[in-house]
Amino acid sequence: MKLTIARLAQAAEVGVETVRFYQRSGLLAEPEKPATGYREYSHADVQRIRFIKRAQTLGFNLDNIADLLELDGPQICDVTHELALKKLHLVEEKIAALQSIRDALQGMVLQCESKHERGVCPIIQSLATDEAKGSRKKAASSAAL
Amino acid sequence: MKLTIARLAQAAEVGVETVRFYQRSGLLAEPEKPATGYREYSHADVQRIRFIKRAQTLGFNLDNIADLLELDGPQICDVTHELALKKLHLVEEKIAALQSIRDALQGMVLQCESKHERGVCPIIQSLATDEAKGSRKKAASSAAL
DNA sequence: CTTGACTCCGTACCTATGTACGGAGCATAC
DNA sequence: GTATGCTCCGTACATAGGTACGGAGTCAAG
Repeated sequence: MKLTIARLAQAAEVGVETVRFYQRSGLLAEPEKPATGYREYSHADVQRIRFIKRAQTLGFNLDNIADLLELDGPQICDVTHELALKKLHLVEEKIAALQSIRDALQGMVLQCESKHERGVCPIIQSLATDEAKGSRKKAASSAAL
Repeated sequence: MKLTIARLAQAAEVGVETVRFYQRSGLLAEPEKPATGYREYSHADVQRIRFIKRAQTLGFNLDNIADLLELDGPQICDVTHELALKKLHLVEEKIAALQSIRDALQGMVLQCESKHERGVCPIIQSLATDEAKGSRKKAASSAAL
C-alpha cells in the first residue's frame, strides 16, 4: 500500500514536519519524486519511523539511532550491545545524580515543614550558604530535568 | 571590596559572558555605570551567582531561580516549600522514567549476551517490533538524557 | 474549471543556557 | 604616551529535536 506523506505521518503517529525533519537528518530516505504527482511512501517507512520513536523512548538520540539503522552484517550484535551498554551506564549515572538531587530536595522540604526560626526560610538559607553537606557535593551536577 | 566583572566572574566560578547573560535575564542587576571607569560589583553579587548555581544543581531552572530570588516577606516559606515540593515530584517522576528505561536496556543487553539466533540481533528485533511488553509501555517517554 | 485540500521546498523559529566575536572605550604598567 | 589587557555592548552562534510559515505545484470532487 502506497502512502502520501500525510498518511505516512498519521500511521507513524508523528507530524508531517517530523517526517521531513527525519529525511533532512538522514534517518529516512526521500522517495524519488515521480514525474507527475507526489512522492510515495510504504509501510516500511512507517516501521522505520516507529523504530526511531521506540529507540528514542530508550534514551537513544537521533545520532545513535542513525547508527542503529545503518547496521548490517553478522557483527551487528557487537555494535548494538556496546551501544546499549553505554547507554545503560549513562542512564544509571543519571539516575544516581537525580537520586542525590531528590535527597537534597527531600531534606529541604522536611526542614521547611518542621519548626524553624520565624522569618528565615531553610530552603533559601541552604541555597544561600555554601555548606555542601550531605548529598549536594557528589553527583548532582548537570541536572537537565 | 569592589570587583570588576572579570573578578566577579572568577570569584563566582563562571565566565564573564555568563554574568552578562544573567544580567540580561534579570537574575542579576547591572550596577550603575560610573561617569568614568567600569561598573563595580560586590561580594553580594558573588553570593547571588553562587545561589543561582547551587539552585541549578538541584534542578531549578532560571525561571524558578528568578522567582526564588524575588521572594521577600514573612510568607516566603510557603512559596519555596511549594516550589521545592513540585520539583521533588518532577525529579521522582524522572527517576521512575529512567528506571524503566534502565530495566528495558538491561533486558536487551542480557538478551544480547545470551545465546540467540545467528544473524538476528535481539536489540534490533525488539526495537523493530511493537510488543511493548515489560517496561517499555509505562513511563519511559520524554527521556531527555 | 473552480475550489479546497494536500504536497513540496526552503527557510525561519522555538526552548534553555550559555558562548563567541568584534569594535570601541578605558585603565594600568612601563 | 603607548602597549596591553580589560570593559562594554550588540549581535550571532551553539545544542537537539522538532515546529511553523509562505508560496507554488498538484490532485480530486463537484
